[in-house]
Amino acid sequence: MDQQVTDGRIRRGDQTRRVVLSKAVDVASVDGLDGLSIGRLAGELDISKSGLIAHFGTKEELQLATIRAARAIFVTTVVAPALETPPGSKRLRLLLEGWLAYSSDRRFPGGCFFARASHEYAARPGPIRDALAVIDEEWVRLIAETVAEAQEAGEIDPTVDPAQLAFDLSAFLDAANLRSLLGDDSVYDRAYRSMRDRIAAVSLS
Amino acid sequence: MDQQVTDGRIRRGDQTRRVVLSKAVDVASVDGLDGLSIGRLAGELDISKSGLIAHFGTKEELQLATIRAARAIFVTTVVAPALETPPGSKRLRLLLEGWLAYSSDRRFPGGCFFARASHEYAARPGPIRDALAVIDEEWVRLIAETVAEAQEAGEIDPTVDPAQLAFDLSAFLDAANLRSLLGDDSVYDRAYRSMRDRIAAVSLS
DNA sequence: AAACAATACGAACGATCGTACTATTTGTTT
DNA sequence: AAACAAATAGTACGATCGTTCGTATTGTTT
Repeated sequence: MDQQVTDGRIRRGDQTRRVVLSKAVDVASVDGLDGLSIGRLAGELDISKSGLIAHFGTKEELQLATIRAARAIFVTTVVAPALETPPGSKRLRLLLEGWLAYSSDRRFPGGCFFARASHEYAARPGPIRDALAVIDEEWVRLIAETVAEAQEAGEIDPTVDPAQLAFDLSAFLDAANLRSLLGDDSVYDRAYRSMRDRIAAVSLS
Repeated sequence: MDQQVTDGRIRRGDQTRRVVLSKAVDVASVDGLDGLSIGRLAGELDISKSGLIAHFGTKEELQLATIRAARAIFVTTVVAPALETPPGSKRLRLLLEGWLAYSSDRRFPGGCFFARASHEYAARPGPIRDALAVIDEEWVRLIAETVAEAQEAGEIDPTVDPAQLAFDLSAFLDAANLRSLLGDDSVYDRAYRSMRDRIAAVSLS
């Protein structure tokens, strides 16, 4: 029963998986999910290629596991803190500012993991693209729902289309992430200003 | 003198370069500049690896030439048609709508070449990233300058920061490009609406 | 026709890729 | 202590990578 928890063999395996995936998300955020070579990963972690891939089966399974690991980090870093605040415009603000920090603080060394990976696989059908499309859709929908909650709280003009506003706001975030990586140091201020003005224009209170 | 123009040997080489780069931009827009393997390219074009790479020297030179070729296509497809209209808000509209068509018509099979390539190399220092950063900066600046011209023409509120507006507009474009590739069919309408509303809010006439 | 120049080809190089298979080590159960 | 199970390692495979070298082909010049 609870041997699942205490079995040292499985614990050892779980620990290895965590270490591998922790390195994998960092590598992939810079060099992409294709740049995730098994040999390189094994070399950097000083473990054997065969021992590493045995945890995942195939490279594609490793890539999918890396996406899931990145999603968990994103939820912990950006989503969960915002959800601690009750629904409304304050939660919306926390969500957006949390994302800007997640990008500018380089939680992943290559900036937003999903911006990197989504562009890499957007035009390549398959399970990896599908997984990334779902996560992107989840993210935009979370913003839209948070907008809708702020409308219900009477803080945002109820005639505004939440999906449209969510599109704009997420677009500002992604643009800041990319252009920051390309060397534009002022772009996070730009994005913050655009978000603030865009929200202020539809705010009631 | 004009043997440069008529020399059949050089013309043959130029033709080969054009064929190679025409295929290279398409391949790279889907599989990235890293996915541009010399062997694959040679195989698809039915020429020899050695004959192909002889035109460029190294793979990195091939990648840089591919970026230049994509830039030329972009200028022809998006920029040049807009520049046929005199400066002002109409030119701005043509520029933005031209970009949306460039993306939605899949001028490159993988959507916007530069969105794909920029995200691929944004976190990887070197000449490729530098070239892409310059092109991105040129594009955003072109939008900003066009905005400024519309201000001088009295069509847009002169108190608006052109760079800030250009940031917003380019962000809408990039978001539409990515999410369209990820399967969202409504996103070009979304982007068009956001651009129209954003511009309308600062328009004078 | 002969000499020359540019392009294209074919073969091979060392390196790395993902994967499969067989030990070996580590931890648990009886 | 013996039997078992899971994780890890070692080795090798065919394929592909970018690059180099020598040669053949194609076009121009004299």
